[in-house]
Amino acid sequence: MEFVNTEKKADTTRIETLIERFALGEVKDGDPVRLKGTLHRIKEMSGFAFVNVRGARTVFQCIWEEGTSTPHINQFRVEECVIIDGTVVFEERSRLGFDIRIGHMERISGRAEVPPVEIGNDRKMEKLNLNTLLDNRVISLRNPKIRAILKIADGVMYGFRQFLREEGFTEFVPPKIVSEGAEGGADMFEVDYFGQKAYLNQSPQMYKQIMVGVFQRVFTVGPVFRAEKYSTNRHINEFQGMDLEMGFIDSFEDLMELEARMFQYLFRLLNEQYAPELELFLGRDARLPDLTVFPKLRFTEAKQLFADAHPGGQGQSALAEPDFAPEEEKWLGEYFLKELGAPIVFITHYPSVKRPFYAMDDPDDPKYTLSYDMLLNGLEVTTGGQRIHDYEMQLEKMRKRGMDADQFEDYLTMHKYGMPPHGGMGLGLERIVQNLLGLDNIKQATAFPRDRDRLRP
RNA sequence: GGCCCGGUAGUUCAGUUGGUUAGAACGCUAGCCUGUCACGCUAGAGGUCACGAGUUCGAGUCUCGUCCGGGUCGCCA
Repeated sequence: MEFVNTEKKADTTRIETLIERFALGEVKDGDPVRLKGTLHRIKEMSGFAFVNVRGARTVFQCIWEEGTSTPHINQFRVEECVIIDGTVVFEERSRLGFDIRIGHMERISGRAEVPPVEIGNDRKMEKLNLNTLLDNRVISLRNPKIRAILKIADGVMYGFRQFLREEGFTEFVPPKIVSEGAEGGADMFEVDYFGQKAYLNQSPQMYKQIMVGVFQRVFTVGPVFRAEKYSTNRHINEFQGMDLEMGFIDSFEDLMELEARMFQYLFRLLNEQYAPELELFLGRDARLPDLTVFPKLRFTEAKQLFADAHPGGQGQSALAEPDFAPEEEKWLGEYFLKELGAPIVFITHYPSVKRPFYAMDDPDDPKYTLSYDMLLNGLEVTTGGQRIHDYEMQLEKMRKRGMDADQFEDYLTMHKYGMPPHGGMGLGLERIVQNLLGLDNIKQATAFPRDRDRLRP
């Protein structure tokens, strides 16, 4: 019998490791190196060639030389994976401060065909039509700028989880196949469940409230399904919901306070650990702003602010609507960015008619709820609020809405057996990423978007 | 789903009042070039003009239908 090795091998073939060691002065001119990567770009010159190789997070440059490097460079095509045995040569003309002179290069992938899109050229990739980009998603994701988007998404999920654990939250996993909708069944995907009708979950709402009765503070990250036939730049039919729910709150203000701190934490984490990716979008040495102030205003105040700034028909019709038009949200985002340098705005006390049955009405004015939306650069990325925790109150609100309480037996069971005052929020991962990086379409912010006409790849 | 706009080379696009063999750039192929990374230069290959029907002597171009896409609105994260 043999045993599995548990000793971690030194990973010396990663370019990122070599760059770190170069910065620390641990690499000497002329040092031999072995590196693994993917051929990103090959530019043949006279007697030599620039060979750009893509690592996990960086593209580095090697020099192939006629006569000294083997085999001939014309034996290779871009996107082929290679192992390079070469030499570090300090070189001021190189972006990293050093080149790697190729001694021998071995292909460890199969032969690659010519890609239909120019993976090695960021500007060309950016000019692609969204449809071409997505049709060729399998390889377009390899482009450094495109993969940076997904790296940022990784950072947002990482920050969300890390912050909440530090705040005493427990992560749990709700089911994705359910028998009833949390908020009505109109926009749910139906699935056949052993001959019985079931649905893909449109929200973890009920489950996270149930878990508040268990752990007090909980969160979950996972796919949420909406069967609406959307056609906008900010909707997809499967998105990653980042949901949390917190028990024993003193007021719904606690939720906004938590979220404000969460975004401070998140921005700091991205600036510290995801700088190379941010720079591809925000510019050289650019960082996300320090979040110091978080404007908070009531729904009616926000409406009035918009109406005052837009005298005439547009302002009047805005006042008449019980919700914000995308244009109004955009204007509010720009207004507070300009006036206070605040990219995040909290809008509170949404009208009760626009909020779900579990939303806690404001005892001072029951036409409005103890709820809020958070706008990031003028786009709604979070909806949150306090929930009804009293059984009788919840029954009463359902009755008023003409809902059949029998269909919500599981939901009401938790109230029946005692729930603390609680509330929570749901954040859309892709929307956050879309906004942080200024992407035109939310489909760019997820690896494999699902929309009305797209089920592949 | 409503309204508006679009579909031409692998990609991004141009294509005049309907008129000979449908163009450019990038990519690709073959060369040239010792510091390129949107390099540059020369030559070449590459097209069912989304699909179907119609009008016409003649359709990439005009009409209708179908399919697909983009923007916007509804709704939301």
